[in-house]
Amino acid sequence: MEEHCSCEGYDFQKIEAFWQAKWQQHKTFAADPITSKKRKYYVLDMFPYPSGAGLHIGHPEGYTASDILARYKRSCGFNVLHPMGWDAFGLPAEQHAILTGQAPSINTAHNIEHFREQIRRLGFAIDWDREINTTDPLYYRWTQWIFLQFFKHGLAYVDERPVWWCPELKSVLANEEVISGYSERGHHPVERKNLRQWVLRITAYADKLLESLPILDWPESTKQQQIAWIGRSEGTEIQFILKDQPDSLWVYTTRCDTIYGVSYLVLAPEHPLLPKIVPLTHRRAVEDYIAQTKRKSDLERTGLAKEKTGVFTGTYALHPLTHQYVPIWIADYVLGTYGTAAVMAVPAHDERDFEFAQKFGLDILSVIRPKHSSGHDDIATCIPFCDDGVLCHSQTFDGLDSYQARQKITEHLKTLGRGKISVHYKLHDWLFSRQRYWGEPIPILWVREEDYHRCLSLADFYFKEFLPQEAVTYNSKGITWVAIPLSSEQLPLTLPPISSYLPSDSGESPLKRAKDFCDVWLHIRTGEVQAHVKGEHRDAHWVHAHRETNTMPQWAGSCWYHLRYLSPHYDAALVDPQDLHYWASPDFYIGGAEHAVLHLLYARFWHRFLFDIGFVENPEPYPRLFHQGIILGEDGNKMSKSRGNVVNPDDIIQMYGADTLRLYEMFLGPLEAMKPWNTHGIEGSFRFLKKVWRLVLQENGSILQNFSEKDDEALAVLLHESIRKVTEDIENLRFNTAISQMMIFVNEATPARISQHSVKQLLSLLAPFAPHMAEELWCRLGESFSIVQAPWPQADPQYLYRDRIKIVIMIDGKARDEMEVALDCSQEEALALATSRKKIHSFLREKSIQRVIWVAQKLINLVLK
RNA sequence: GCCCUGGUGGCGGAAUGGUAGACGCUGAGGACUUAAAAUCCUUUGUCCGUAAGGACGUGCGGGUUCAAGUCCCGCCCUGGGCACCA
Repeated sequence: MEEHCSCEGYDFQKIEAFWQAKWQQHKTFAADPITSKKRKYYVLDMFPYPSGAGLHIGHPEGYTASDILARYKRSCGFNVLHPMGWDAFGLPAEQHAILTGQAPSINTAHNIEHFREQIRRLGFAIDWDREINTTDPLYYRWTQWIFLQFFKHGLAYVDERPVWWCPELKSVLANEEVISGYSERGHHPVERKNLRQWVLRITAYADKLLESLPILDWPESTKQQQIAWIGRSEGTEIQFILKDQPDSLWVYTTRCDTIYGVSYLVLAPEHPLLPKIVPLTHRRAVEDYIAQTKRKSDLERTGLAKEKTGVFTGTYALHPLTHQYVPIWIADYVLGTYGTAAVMAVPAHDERDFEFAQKFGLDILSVIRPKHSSGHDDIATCIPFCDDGVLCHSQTFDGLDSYQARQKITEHLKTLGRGKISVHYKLHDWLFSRQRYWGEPIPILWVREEDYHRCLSLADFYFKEFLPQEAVTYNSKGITWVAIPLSSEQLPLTLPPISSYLPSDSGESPLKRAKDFCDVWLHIRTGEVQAHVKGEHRDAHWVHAHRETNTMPQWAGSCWYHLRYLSPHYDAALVDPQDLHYWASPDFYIGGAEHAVLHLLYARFWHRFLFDIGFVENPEPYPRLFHQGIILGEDGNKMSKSRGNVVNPDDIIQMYGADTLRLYEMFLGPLEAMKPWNTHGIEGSFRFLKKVWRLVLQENGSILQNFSEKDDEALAVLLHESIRKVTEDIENLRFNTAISQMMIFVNEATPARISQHSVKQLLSLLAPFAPHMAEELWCRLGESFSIVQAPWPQADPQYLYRDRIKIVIMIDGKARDEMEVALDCSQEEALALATSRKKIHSFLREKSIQRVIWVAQKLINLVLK
């Protein structure tokens, strides 16, 4: 094989193809074995969903950033792991299958080919031997295994619950996939529907996920989003006894200091007690209202036109402290899914209650006044007053401030047996099943209750491994079915081929169509599963079972992929403990901010769970996270087909090469910033690379002969300043200023002023950004393959030191002149020098110096009278 | 409404409280060329001035400081997230 590419000019296509082939052939970027004495560095990208559209211009941004870091750390002597894979389950592939009838696996494989080739052509330093694919049964075997761990520990359960159902997609969607009444993908309207679902008990981890947030090196905005999403709120639950009825109502409030201002209670239309407590006289109105609410789309109910609606239930409750009766209403501004689905309404101190009370003519009792006033005028003018303040009209609690009052009143209610401290979260348990084909099958069988009990009575039933303490069951047509897990030897449970990928109109999974997959015989002793068992073999241990046909949501595979990269071929566990011990957590994780609460919260949950059950060593999966910004279209808008402002990376590579594309995307601006693409701008990066090329080679492609023996002194200083700056900037992910520093150096460097050795140092600095060109010129200068194995250049302090330095002379804080002084120049010397200068002298003619500010090595500022 | 970002030339952006506008793009002028491409040189915040030089200038209004794009207070606007969560 050739040492380098044999083109004369900068033929980037030839050069890039040449080096990509060479890297692949030599496995240049394979991580060293874990026996390596080097320190490790694990760089992780959020792996892509291989869509049919191929790579968009945003992908190379994050990938180039992580690649620069990977290559830089490698040069610094680290054992670097930089893997890539595919998050390949998901709806688009399924919809493609519905349209074409082709199995999603075929289309997915095809898309992956395309993605891999596109990524390869960007020249990333990836260890391709570790490529993973969430749809590979050898991968999802472990996704299923983790699910069974959740099941075993009581964190996976089934529940008949209202879910978001999208008739257009014929699919159930998670809360997070619904945006103000429409599906996130496709923007179709959604409605509520009751379906049996698998749910993961993420709420059990709410506090853990909250508590470890502060120690993470993450963008502050993402932490804030997670805090808001979890939505922890501390307050009081208060019991209200109903008038003339045995039942009582619990309400939840964070403002129990306002309890003397309660003038009515409000229940959510979904409140379970409603059918019991509404008297006949009001039943009709209440039922009508409930029906009305159900018909409302979520957009109508929570949308911007929030006109309050509601009806009186005809029932009253006893105020626990004033002992007066307050009316109970229902209104859809109280949510059925939060708190106790019931609130105490305090119109004087809550905007929503105020609006409602005004509309329906309910009492407004003011019991809090602003801290720094006592006049009645204030109270009248600032209602509703929703801040903390001082209590009034609150019997023995008058005069207390809100904070103290909350504690005292809660305490008082507790002694009366009418209240308790309570914590609620906005976070709901994670709806974990989808009625789809293209996802991980949930590895559960359903058997009749009596068969389940027969199993348990055996000494050695097969599914002990994942047996939960409490059975998971559901009821259908009078039969109780019990969930029993597969064993780990039975994993992976692979997707069966099916004839049509369309879900049924009732919303059941297309897997239902695979009869041999769904209806099976199970041997309760061995766990053997067969579609058909011949009569003569059918002993008493064979029972009928049906498989769970729901599949997991797309987020499942990405919850633990950071672990699988460490030992992608290991088959005794999800990760080899030795690999895990060596590589530990990613040292750097980069991806888009759009995953701030979905992927990043789910992955933290799974990882924390794996930590709790002893399978990983660190409680948090991603100690250091970074979001690259979005690259906008040239018009400053988000790139989109409809706007026609999409830039295709393939076209850019064709015209300028991958090195230029990489360099330009990094030069555009700060990595985290949102920045518009500019077609003219890329010329600058291209010109810079051509300049570097000409710094080494003549027009005919031979090496320049007139390199200086030694660097020009000023250029040597600039080189070492550049080494220092580029190194520092890479460490701080400030790639745009690192590039501009290299430009400054190259603008100054001419063959006559620079030594070959210094050119090579420059190439080392450039290598992480434009690896193909750096590699090519490196080898043409007679160095051996590969430049990534050359050590990172070190800035020589000898060149960074200067004995004379430029300082600024200011008059009244304005720069007027500058001069060169000795490094150790004193204030007196500087003052003498400054005042002797003609220009400064003219300022001193009419005024005298009142004060001198001396900042050593920087400036002298003369303040005049 | 609440939480989080950001606001600097014609454009993308740069500036540990210390010469605002580095670097790149664009524009203008020039060199090379029969011509073009490529390359190179000069210039490019606004205003006054022939020039030297001066005044103004980092969303708006105040403040702290010898000195503010940077720190503090108030406001306006862009982008992102949440949104009747009691």
